[in-house]
Amino acid sequence: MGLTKTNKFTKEQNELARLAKALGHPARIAIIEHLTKAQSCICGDIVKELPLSQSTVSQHLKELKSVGLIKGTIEGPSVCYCINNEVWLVAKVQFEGLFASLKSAENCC
Amino acid sequence: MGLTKTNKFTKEQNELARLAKALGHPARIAIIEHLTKAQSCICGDIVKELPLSQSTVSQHLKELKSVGLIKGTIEGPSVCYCINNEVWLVAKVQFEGLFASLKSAENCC
DNA sequence: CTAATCTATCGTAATAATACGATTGTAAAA
DNA sequence: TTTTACAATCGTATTATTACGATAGATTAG
Repeated sequence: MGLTKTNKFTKEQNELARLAKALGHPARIAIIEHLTKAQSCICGDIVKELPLSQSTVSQHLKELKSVGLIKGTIEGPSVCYCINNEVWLVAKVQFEGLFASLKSAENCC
Repeated sequence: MGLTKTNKFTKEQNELARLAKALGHPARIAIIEHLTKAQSCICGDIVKELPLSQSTVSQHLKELKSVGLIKGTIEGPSVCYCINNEVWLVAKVQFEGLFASLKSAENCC
């Protein structure tokens, strides 16, 4: 099968899973870290920083863009990528909610 | 290829990606949500709650266990699953760190 | 216009993930 | 001991992911 049964879960569960999945690769973590820390966000710079080929980096950028965590705008001959603040905030809230929901009391096992 | 180049990234990036990846499926989000909210954590109850077969749920539990987010202890004929507080805290801190690192100032694009 | 540069996409190969039924392994109950 | 119940694992089919080289598209430079 190999096909996630998205329709069997809530919209919120799917959304959080989608965000988590997008962060589920070290290259994409590295991209996000770069974009949150550095001022520069030219695609070429990201490619230079990562130990992966240009096409592979482009693929990772596309995935992050597809979940909305980043956005890219054409800037002359190159593309400027940066964090999409709106979605970033939503992700932050959702993850915080997940982590906050644990009753820090004693576990049952 | 299809093989993540783990060795090219930092330990921290790989660890965070590993945690995110484990949360990157709605069934596993549902499991985590159940374990953080409910007191009961018997494997059978989780299976009943999820719209997936017993073997598939077992596989998801195994993945969550392999990254350390949950732990399971045998309790008579059944198994009691719960959040692993130590790893949970590490994950919480790591995600918070990622989300906190964004300079909320104006973006470049 | 042409050449150079930058990035996205295509094609493809290798590997991982998702899901289920069937089976196996444990532990309590009869 | 034998049955019953619960959960893990095996086998397998389908789909997704990761990665790269090659190519295409778009934009600036000459």
